[in-house]
Amino acid sequence: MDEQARIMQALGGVSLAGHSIQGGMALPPPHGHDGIDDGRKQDIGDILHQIMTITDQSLDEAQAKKHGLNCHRMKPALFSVLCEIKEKTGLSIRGAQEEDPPDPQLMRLDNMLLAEGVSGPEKGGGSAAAAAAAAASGGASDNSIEHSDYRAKLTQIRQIYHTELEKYEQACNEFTTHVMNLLREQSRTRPISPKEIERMVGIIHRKFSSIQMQLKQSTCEAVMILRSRFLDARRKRRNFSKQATEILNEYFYSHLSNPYPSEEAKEELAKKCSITVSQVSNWFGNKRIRYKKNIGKFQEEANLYAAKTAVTAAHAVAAAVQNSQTNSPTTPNSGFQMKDEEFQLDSAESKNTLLTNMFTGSSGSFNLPNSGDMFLSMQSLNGDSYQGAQVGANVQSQVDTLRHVISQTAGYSEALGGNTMYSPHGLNANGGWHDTTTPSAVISPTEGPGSVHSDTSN
DNA sequence: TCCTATGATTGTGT
DNA sequence: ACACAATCATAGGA
Repeated sequence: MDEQARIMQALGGVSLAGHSIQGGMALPPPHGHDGIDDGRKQDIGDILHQIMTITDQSLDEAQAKKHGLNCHRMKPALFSVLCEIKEKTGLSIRGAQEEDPPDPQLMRLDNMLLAEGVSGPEKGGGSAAAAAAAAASGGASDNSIEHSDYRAKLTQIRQIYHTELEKYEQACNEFTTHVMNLLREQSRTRPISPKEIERMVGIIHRKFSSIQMQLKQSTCEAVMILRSRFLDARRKRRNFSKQATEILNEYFYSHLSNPYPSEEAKEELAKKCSITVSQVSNWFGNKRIRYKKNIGKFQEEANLYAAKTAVTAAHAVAAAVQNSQTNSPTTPNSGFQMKDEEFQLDSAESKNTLLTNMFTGSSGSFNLPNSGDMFLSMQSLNGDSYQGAQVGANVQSQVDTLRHVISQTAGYSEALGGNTMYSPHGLNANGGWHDTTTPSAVISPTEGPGSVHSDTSN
């Protein structure tokens, strides 16, 4: 059954059953009653037919027909009946459609956009979210370049979002007005109640809000992608600069007996390497693990850095000794100012030679007063008891390095009394480093250089 | 393209 | 809170 027939039937079955009609006019019963005015029936049928086919007409024809319908003598009665039917069906539709509860998905999107600083107040939200995200990704709060980049992109998204939102709202309003006008205009020819217009407006708004939801959804996606691109550090992993790695390695191998930098040391390293404290912590965490896992692999590296630092240390010690001899009140750490580059060591052999020369007091790059003083210095520096201000606090670490190199120097070890080959400093039987608070043992002068402290004594 | 190195994250234990 | 261990994900070299 097509639409037209249904309406015809509805009209016949529902509304024309002796109903009192607007304007005191009574419509006749639908079927076959005695005294039926066939003319009226014909009229109604005719009007309905015209209404139903009006959309098929050309604009001019329709316009002419509309005018004809408006002037039709049956129009008020028919209009009233149609209103009644519409009212009834409208009620049932309204009953089924109830005002929808707040969409949880929409609420989620709204909350997220608010949290990300896309919606809500212009300033603060975005940077707060960026800071939070940065904190979550390792506390890199000083990564200002990337953050500003992130904020710029977020602002861009925000602008696009607001522009689109505005556009949608404008379009929605325009469309609503248009539809309302249309309906009001049409309400002259067909039964459209204000309630129905209201309902239509509701439908339009719902449609537009679903479009808005899509906009919100894609904005959220864009923000998520942005976040993952800019703030997920895994994605943007960059190797540290060679210099930074060198600094870290130097510290690590010179503190091999206790490679746990204090907070201050971490800050210092972070500053030197232009990285964050968390990155320093990560680096040391990784280094400790990987070193322990495969000491063999790191042997060469350890030797290299140990030797490098040893040279620096030797200079430092020499300077310290010199200072002590001359009672000079000059800067205690002056010895550490020397750059490694001054002392390029190309082979293990040269390292060994150099170190042997150092500790035997023979001539070389370092003009040590005598070996006895050297060891005395080391002994002094080694223990916690040494509080003197003549050398810097990190001399201890330099001495560590010296010991390390010494212990690896097979020839020297033999000369010193059969010290074993280098083994990982500080690593105990359990594979862990020694208690970080335990100071190194003070070398007894009677033990001689052969007993140079090694953290391998577990 | 594969493999290794490496910075970061995650889960767990202390 | 920190360290460790496992793992992920990417960079970079062969």
